Amino acid sequence: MGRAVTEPMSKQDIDSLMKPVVDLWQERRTREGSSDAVYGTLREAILSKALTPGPQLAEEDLARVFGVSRTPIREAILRLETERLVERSSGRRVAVARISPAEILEIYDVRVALDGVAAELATQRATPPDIAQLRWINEKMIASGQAGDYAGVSALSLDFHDWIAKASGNGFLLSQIRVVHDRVRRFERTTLQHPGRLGSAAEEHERLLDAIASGDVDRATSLARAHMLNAKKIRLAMAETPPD
Amino acid sequence: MGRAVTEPMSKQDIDSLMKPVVDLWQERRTREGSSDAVYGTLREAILSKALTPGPQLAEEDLARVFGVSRTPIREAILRLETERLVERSSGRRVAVARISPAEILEIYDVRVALDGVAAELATQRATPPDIAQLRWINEKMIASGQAGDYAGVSALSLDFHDWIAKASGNGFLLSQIRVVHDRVRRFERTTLQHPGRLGSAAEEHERLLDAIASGDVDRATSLARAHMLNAKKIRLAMAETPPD
DNA sequence: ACTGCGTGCTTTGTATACAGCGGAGTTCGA
DNA sequence: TCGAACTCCGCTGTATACAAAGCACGCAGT
Repeated sequence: MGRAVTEPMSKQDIDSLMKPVVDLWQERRTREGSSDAVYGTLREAILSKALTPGPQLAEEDLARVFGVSRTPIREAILRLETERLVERSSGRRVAVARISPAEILEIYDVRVALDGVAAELATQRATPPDIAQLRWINEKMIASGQAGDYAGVSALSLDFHDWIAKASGNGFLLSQIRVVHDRVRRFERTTLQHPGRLGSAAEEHERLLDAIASGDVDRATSLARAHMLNAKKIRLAMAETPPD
Repeated sequence: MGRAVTEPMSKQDIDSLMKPVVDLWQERRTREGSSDAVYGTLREAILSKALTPGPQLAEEDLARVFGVSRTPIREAILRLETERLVERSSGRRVAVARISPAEILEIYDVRVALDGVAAELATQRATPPDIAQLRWINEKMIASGQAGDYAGVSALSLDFHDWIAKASGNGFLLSQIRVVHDRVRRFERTTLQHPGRLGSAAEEHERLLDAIASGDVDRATSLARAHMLNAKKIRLAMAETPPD
């Protein structure tokens, strides 16, 4: 069942753990207020998996590491909690939120629905520059794959779908899709690491792009949905074979 | 163009405006911390339209009204801001967020997608008690309509769709749908106020229920989507005839 | 009369002090 | 030896004090 609820951690540990985080922070601090800067720094650290679930984050420790008082730290944590990026465990202690395997699968049902309607709307509203940008992103994704850069691959895949959401012209839909993407970024593994998936995903992207470019709304919608259903299938397969 | 950016407001005005809000507050305060209680109270006040966009909320005024220090007020506002229930206008002043007519329409595209997949999943997983509960909600909605209680009608309509989302068994989907419902609650008018809509909506609910009960996944999905598309059409029609 | 700058006030942002709650470890009793 | 209660410590929650930034108003100069 893993480790105990409270994980002991020396101040040394925290310092070394937060080291890369604090680097980004130094730069932000100049142009943003402390609270906003701490929030942005911690948020990006969690999304980029520099901070992972497990160790508990004590306000005073964070305050010391960032060199500010507890107040901006509290405000940052509160916002992160509202976004479910951190969660309060026992007591009132806070930790980076865990993502359950069940939730990972759940998210794909939502992605099928949202990316479907995004493709539908984007097909009606996408401009030639949108198409060109999407092609460029997809090609760059393939190139990153050939270079073995899987972090780049998954980022570009999300960029691809983010751009379709933008092209949909529906700001609310875009914001909802970004909530989903912020979850996906935190997954330990990517479906694109699965053998052969990068190739099939890139191909599906291309076919989707063709449908969008040709204005075929129904085909674009069903291809987008099928694309995400395939991703869900890969997830199910990956669940059988743990990362070891 | 409405009024100036800064709207003058005497302390008297704020007191009377917040009066009904503070009543709910008195009760919450006993069992929750100040910050949580203020957050919950303000949140419910905004969702129930007791607090509407326009007047600016100064931290010190709120602190005085609630009888706490600025700290819990700040924390509550920060959380509301993350949920986009309040927004910072010029300076750093905060006000209840406005909802644009364009966003209202945008939301229905998302509802079509999310309620579609919710119905799809619910059809596969709903239990007889779920069906019974849904029938009961729909009947109560009709009764409220006959009693002229339109606030009750729209609340029950949201309950209906919320219950389907719960029955889907997908917690992430449920949370996303609730984000949407929290927006819908803030709309000034309901599609169900539109002449004849309450009847057709109740009927659509019933047909959707039949499909869910009979396990017809495709039919349930398409009925749920059609239901929301109809709601969007009503919205478009309502946009032509302003509330005056 | 209008524009530009400067000054003062109001409001927000940050730090610090204090109170209260929960947990861990210890000690006493059976 | 095991269990239960108690005590102490650390952390969070709230209040308050202080710093800084924005806005409005007024004044002066053109």
